[in-house]
Amino acid sequence: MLLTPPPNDPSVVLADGLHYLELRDTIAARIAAGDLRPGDRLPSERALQASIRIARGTIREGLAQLEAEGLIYRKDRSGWYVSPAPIVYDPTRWEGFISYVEAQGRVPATETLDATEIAADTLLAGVFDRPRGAPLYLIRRRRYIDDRPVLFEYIVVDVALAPDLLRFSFDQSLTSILKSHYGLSVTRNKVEMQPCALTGREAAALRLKPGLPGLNVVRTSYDAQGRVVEFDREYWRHDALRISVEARVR
Amino acid sequence: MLLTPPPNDPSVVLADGLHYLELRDTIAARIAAGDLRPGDRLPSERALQASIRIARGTIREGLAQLEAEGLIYRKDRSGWYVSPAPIVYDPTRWEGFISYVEAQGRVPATETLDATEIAADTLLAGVFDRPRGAPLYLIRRRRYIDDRPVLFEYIVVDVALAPDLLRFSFDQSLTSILKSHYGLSVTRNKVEMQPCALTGREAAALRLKPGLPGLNVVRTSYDAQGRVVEFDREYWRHDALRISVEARVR
DNA sequence: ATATGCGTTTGGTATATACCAAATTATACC
DNA sequence: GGTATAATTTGGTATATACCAAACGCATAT
Repeated sequence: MLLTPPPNDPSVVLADGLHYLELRDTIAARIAAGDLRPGDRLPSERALQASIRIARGTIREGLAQLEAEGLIYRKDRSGWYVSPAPIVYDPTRWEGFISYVEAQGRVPATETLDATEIAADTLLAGVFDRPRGAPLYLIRRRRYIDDRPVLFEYIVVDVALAPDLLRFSFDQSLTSILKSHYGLSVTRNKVEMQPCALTGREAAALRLKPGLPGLNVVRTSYDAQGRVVEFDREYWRHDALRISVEARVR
Repeated sequence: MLLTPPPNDPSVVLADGLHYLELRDTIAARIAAGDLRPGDRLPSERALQASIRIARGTIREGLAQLEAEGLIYRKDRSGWYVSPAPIVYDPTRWEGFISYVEAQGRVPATETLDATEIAADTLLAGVFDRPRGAPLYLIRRRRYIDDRPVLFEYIVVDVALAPDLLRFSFDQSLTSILKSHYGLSVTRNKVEMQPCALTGREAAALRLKPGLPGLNVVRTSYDAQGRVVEFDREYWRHDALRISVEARVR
């Protein structure tokens, strides 16, 4: 499938003569029309170059544009693909990744990268209201939606609240382990979100080009006594979720 | 002020020999160290080129990187500047732009672009639970933080709930107009957020290069009777806010 | 059937160059 | 001092080119 230049109808030309925006509009229109569907691969950059006769650098500018909008994504040295629909994320209704993703008809998967015991640094000591050096568990996981890695997370749990936690497998729901084996249930969440760039370890874990945009979500979960049950730093692909919050005004 | 190459200490070299990431790291480190402060202008691209001897295209790649992270922003043909701190945005505690920004020690400003009466299209008819063609007010505003335009918004209000609304000035708080003159107070908000690219009218209103990343916030405000008081589509600069939500689990 | 090895394709990075238009600054003028 | 105008600076866009390394596809050997 090769792309052809935009139709010669001036009403359709949204971009003011800028080549990279014309390419962007052409591809965006094809996605909107259903001509290109989630998961489909775009023609290679060089094939686009041959078919629409603009320089490869300019083509990459247009593709980066679509990527920033979340319409397409890249797999390193494999090609550009149409993004699947994002999942809708309501931090006030969060009941864990797995149930959340399944409820939207998608297939979740979790992979534990490592799980170790660490000593609280200043930041974590403050979060957990424990002395510096107090023992904590650190779990690193990668999570998938429909086989695409979408988030990388660091979870910290207080050893005092969940002794011997590391004997469990974390490829399932951590929330349910904490609830059923330790009687810890979350009654309140504090969630912070910020657009960020995914670099270093995060980008590598998600098999992304370092520096691609992402969303950093920091969640602190409290139980009824106000104790910190879970402290979670998540790095999401920016095109994998849409945030939706419904709440009463306080 | 010209940037010098990164120090010859291998432990400081975060980027694996990639020029654009080295530039990114150099500038990010200067910002973190307070050497470059919010509002400061970076050296011009050509000055950077002369001082660190890498091609201008590569320099722009590194700058775009920092922009995606929200560390710097550009003013068209004027230069690159260090971003001011984002404001913290809690959709569950929203009490209007002005009070919100002032509470964080910043200076808000509002500019009404136009205010007209329109007929409800299918989407708006559904939102307001009114027949298609029902009269609605459409207000377009641009809002500033510390003299920097940060968001462009379309507000829609039902004429039936706020007759003759257009006689007011909207350069102040619309929420307080609706409350004091029409007895409409918001008790519930529905907020959706999604990373987007700012294009066309939105980008122009914010004086941004079309296609730069932004955050699209759609807010529907309800009163105690469940009527839609305000339907608001906002387009934010992506570096202007950090989202923070605190909520009980339901 | 499975594994191995090897070209080929593909995106990633980098350089050099050119021209444009908007923004800014300097200048001349009143 | 203020104002119109010209020169300069600056980012924005675009092309052409080159090389690299990872991913991919395919023929071959096991």
